[in-house]
Amino acid sequence: MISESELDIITRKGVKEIISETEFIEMLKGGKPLRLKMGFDPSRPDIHLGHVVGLRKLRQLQDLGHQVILIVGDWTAQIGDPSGQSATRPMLTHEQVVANAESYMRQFFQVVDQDRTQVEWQSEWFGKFTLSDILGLTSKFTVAQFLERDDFAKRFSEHKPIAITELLYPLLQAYDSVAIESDVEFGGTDQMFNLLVGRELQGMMGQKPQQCFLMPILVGTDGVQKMSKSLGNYIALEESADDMYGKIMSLPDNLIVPYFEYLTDIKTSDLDAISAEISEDRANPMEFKKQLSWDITNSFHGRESATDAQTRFESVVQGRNIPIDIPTYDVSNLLSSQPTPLNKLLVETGLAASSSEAKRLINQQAVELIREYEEAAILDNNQITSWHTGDIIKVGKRRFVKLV
RNA sequence: GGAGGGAUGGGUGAGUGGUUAAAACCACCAGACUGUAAAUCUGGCGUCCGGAAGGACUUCGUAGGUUCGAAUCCUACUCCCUCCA
Repeated sequence: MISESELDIITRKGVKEIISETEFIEMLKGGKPLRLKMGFDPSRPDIHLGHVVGLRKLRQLQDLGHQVILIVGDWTAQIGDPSGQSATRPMLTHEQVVANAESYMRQFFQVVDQDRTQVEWQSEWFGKFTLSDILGLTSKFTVAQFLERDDFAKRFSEHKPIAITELLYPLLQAYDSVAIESDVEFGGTDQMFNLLVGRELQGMMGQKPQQCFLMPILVGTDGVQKMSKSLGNYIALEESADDMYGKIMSLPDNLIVPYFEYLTDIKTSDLDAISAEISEDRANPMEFKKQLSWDITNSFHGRESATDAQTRFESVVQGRNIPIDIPTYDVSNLLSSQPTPLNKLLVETGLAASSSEAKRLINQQAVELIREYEEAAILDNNQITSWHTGDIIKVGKRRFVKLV
């Protein structure tokens, strides 16, 4: 039997909307294991924190005995998600799809319990689809219904193109629900339309309509737009502990509370306390952010790595110390030949992408030489005709290379 | 079937013969300030040579052409979009 507090966490924390909430709660209380549907697009195998919000939900429900059905969207991937004007995607070969799916699942099961997950490929049912199946499916809905979707409505009114295959996308996704007889489907709020079509289609085909579980959209590191790979404002699951910790630290303050809510197991009372302290200006938000960074890093990399990451962050970033393990560059072949100009050296060591860029950095006084027993010196183009092994060149705040 | 619009640097998008390596904005990089927060300010943002001044080269869908000179004009081609029917 599910307790009230568990129920509260499941239906409130990191949840935007449940359709229908009362039915969903009834089903949970019913005690029968539910089939939880989650689909993914194998053309984008990388999981970032934005996806984790939903994965954590799946996990919470699994821990209560429910079953996850993970759908590999090998057909819908060829259409491309209509949200955003993503250009036509290159068709992936079967091998690529398989490789991507494997990579996806490796990350997926860091959060979701593999033992309570069943993996299904769309091609299992769509592979056998015939034209009459497709006609049967398409005849169940009207164009007007689909133009209700705000993304389509917007593009239609702006005379922007809508590909016919894009209209098919929600249908295929909906049919997945029928194929696996899902009880609940999960997605971000931007998926609402697709999930609702599934609910409707199931009803038409004599199944119990699925519940739609909508998660909030996580804002990315820029603090404005939704976290997504194409916008480059994401924190990937497979990032190193240091990067993960550092990226979370660089989030705008107003994301501290939502990140705690969506991505950690923090208690509601603690969350309220943090929220109050920040809004009343009673504490330095940085301290909470450190806790947040540690918590999240811990959940993917473990205690030790999280603590190490924190220590390094405090030393390197806050203390402006030089990191211990920095990349090295073997300079022996340079020393013997002509003196290498500084800009060339920056390119050689990978600190700059081109010598033009290197010169810009030098002109902007972003390049520093750190040598033992000497004061760090900012370099200009005339300097450093000679260097020693053991010298460290620093570009910007956090790029270092040691000459060996 | 008919009419029209478009393809410009990572993105949006100006530019319709020379003053355009190409406006503006966003993103990005660096500096200042800081809590690697936000906000703000400053500088930068094709490549190569040069300490610099400066110079050279490549770039505006593809291929040709006109011209002293083309992102801008002409021709062909490719791709995309909208409207009317």
